[in-house]
Amino acid sequence: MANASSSENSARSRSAPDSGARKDGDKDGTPAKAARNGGRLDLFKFVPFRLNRLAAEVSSALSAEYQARYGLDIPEWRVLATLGFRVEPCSAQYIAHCTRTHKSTISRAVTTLMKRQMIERVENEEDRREFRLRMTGKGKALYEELIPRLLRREQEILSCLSAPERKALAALLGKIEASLDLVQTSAEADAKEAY
Amino acid sequence: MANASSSENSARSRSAPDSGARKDGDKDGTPAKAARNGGRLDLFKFVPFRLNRLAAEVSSALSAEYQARYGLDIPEWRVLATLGFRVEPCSAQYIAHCTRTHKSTISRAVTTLMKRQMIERVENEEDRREFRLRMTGKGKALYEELIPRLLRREQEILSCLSAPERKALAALLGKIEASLDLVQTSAEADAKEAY
DNA sequence: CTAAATTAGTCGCATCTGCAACTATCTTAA
DNA sequence: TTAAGATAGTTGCAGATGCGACTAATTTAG
Repeated sequence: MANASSSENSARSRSAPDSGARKDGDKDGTPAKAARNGGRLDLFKFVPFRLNRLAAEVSSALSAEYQARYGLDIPEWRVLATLGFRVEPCSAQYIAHCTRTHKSTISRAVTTLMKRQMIERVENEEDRREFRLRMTGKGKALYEELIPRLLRREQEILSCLSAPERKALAALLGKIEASLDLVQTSAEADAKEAY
Repeated sequence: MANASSSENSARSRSAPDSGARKDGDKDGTPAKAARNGGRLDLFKFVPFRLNRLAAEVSSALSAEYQARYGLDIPEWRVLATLGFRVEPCSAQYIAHCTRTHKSTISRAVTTLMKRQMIERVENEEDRREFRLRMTGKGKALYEELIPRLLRREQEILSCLSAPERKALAALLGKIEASLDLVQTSAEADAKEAY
């Protein structure tokens, strides 16, 4: 996976009349503009594509930890992450909402995690439609073991950036998230659920 | 800038047994560190999660253009984008490689696009295993119509950033891509194939 | 109080996509 | 030359996931 077969590749004489384009002086100019190139579009400079590819790559780098090692998939990991960060047990709906994952996906993750006895659910007396979810001891143990590994991976991935750069990245992501209404801060999330 | 999601956080009036967590003074600090919170992890500050969510959101914003409007899915769009940017026809393998998409996915996209007569393929005399792909007139027309829409969308999404910020974002993404060996610039791509 | 609208959660269905096997072709080495 | 190993592309299969319908419970309107 993603080993990037750097090797080989056609040593075949190719024409390549050299797309006269590109190289219009921007080595790195502001996106959108850089991506355009005389009516064409350079995927490698197109931010949506770059985000997709980067996210996929980073995910796959992390999955080695939670998937191969602990048999968790992304939705399951999100459930644990949410339960682990919050102190109070919370509903599946809440997890779906704040991780922006479809409720059916969360539902299935919850089912799996319950079967594996990583989490348990208790009826909510006040509203018998929903259940409060919380990690079991076993789940917590896994969580505690997993977190440092994931953070280490994140560190590795970001190790190519200086501290100020990492900070800048966080700020930029934050801005875009905000403008897309993705800001689902812990505080807001609580406000939504806290009584 | 710096406003980032300066808001919220820890304004939680929740029980929060608070595990005596050391508040390491980060209000926005460098990721990885910010994401940790005394043994816990705040998903909303965890870069891999943020990238995933952001990429998904951006993709879905763009899909309104190529999917709803032109009936293209992401792999199909990637094929067109690659063919449209390059001048010379290229192989499916090449597209798969430089967009980092699985070859079976590209194969299916190619099949679909051929059925819709957006692209066509010609045998390669030098190597009869592969085919050269290129857009048809119809495909080019669609491409020409689609590109400006997508670039406009990208602009909209990035409109929350100033020009220098956009530039900074591009640079940061570039650094991470480079460290993950994701740098597949057009130049390199050409180099790989040309001869 | 009753009925309509809303919400939590589950599940069947369809789609998407990675994997791996398979064919055909090309390359390398004996 | 021939055989083993790579490579391009296709396809069956299975897992993952979004959608929408469904049940059960709650809230709101009349």
